[in-house]
Amino acid sequence: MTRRKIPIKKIDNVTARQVTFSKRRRGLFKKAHELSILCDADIALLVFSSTGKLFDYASSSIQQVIERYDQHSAIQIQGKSSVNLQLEGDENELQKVVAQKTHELRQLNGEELQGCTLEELQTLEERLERGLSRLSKTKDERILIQINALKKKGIQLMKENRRMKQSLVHEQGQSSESIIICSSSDINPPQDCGSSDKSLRLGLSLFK
Amino acid sequence: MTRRKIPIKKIDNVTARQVTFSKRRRGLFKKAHELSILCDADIALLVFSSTGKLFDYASSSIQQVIERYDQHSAIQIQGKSSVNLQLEGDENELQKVVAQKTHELRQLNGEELQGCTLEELQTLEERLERGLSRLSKTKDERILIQINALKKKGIQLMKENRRMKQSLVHEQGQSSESIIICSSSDINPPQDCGSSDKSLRLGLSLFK
DNA sequence: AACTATTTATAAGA
DNA sequence: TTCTTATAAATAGTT
Repeated sequence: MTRRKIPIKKIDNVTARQVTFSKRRRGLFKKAHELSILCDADIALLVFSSTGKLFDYASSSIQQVIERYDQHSAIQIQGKSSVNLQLEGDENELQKVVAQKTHELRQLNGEELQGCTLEELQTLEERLERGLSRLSKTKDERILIQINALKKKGIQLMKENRRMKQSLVHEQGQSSESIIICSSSDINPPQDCGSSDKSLRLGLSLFK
Repeated sequence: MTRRKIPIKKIDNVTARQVTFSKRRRGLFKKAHELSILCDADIALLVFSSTGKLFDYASSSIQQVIERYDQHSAIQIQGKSSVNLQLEGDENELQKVVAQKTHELRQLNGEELQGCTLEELQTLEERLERGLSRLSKTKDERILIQINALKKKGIQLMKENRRMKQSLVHEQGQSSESIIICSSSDINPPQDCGSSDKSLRLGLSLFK
C-alpha cells in the first residue's frame, strides 16, 4: 500500500516479512483499539508470528472475551477451549473434545465434509495449503542439513583417501606388495554418515 | 479518517456508530487476513458489538488459536499441575488422547515437527497432499452444483421472462398501459437460489 | 528508525 | 444498506 502495491501472498524475503509483520501488526492493533473505543465493542486479538511469538490485544481482558466466545459457541455446536474443559474435569466434555478433534482430523483428510458450507471448505483448503507449505519447508531444511553433512563427510573421506594414496606410493618405492587403492569415486554414494539408508535416499531424491 | 478527522472516542450517534462499526469491522478483518497471509501468522480475532453480536475471524481455527493462547499463558503464569491432579483414571487417558490429537493437528499445520524423522515428514506431507486433493475435489463439486443450479434457475427465469414479454406484447394490442419489461440481463446476478448470499458470492468469486 | 510516494481506509453525504 | 468522493491513515520501498 504505498511505494508499490503488493500482492497478498506470503512474503518470501524473511527480513521484509519480519518488517512488514511488525508494521502491520501495530497497524492492526491500533485499528482494533480504535474500533473498540469508537463503537464500544469488546475485542480480543491474538497473533502468533510465524516464529511462534505471541502478541495479543484485548479491549477488556483476553480471558473475558474468550469466555464470552466459548459461551457463544457452546450454545451453537462446538466445544469450549480445552483448558476450560480440563478444569471442569468432566469426562463427558473430554469425550466431546476427542470427537471434535477426530472430526477435525478427518476433515483435514478430506473426509466428513458433508456439513460444510463453501466458505468452510475454502477455509479448510487454505489451512491445508498453509500447513503443507510450512511442513515442506521444514522438510527441505532438514534435507539441506543432511546434504551438507554428507558433503562435508565426503570431503573428509577424499582428503583421507588422498593422504593414504600418497603414503602408499611412498611405501611402494621400498616394498613391492600389491595393494588395492581406493579411488575417490568409491565414496559415492557415502554410507553410514549417521543417517539411515532410507532417509538418505529420500533426501537425495529431491535433487535428482 | 476522511471527509474529516474524527477523535477516537465513543461515537454518540447510535446510527453513525453502527455504520462505523460495520465499515471498520470489515476493514479490521481484512487487515487481519492480509497480515496472516503476508507474514504467515496465526491470528484469531473476536469482536463483540455493543449489542452483543459476535463477529470472528481466524486464519486457522478460533479454537486452535485460543488453545495455543491458553497454553502460552498457562506456561507463563502457572503450572498446570492442579489440572492434572484433578484428572483420574479414564479421564487421564482421555486427556492423553486429546493431547495426542492436538499434537497431530498442529503437525498437519506445519508445527511441532522437531521430533520427526525425514520419513515421518514425508509421510505427513503426503497425507496433507492427499487431504488437500480430496478436499479441493469436494469443494469443486460443490461449486459445480451451485453453478448448475444457478444456470438452471437462470434458464427458468429467462423462459418465464420471455413468456411474460409475449403476453404483454399481446395485451398491449388491447390496452395502452405502459409496463416495464425485465430484460434477461436482470437475472444477473441471480439471488435467492436456495443458497445464502454469502456462499453464493464466495462460490462465484472463484470464477472472476 | 525515518522518510515519502502511493495505496487503502473511511467519514460524510447522497 | 450501498455508492461516491474527498481526505486521513497506513504502509512498501528506500535511505
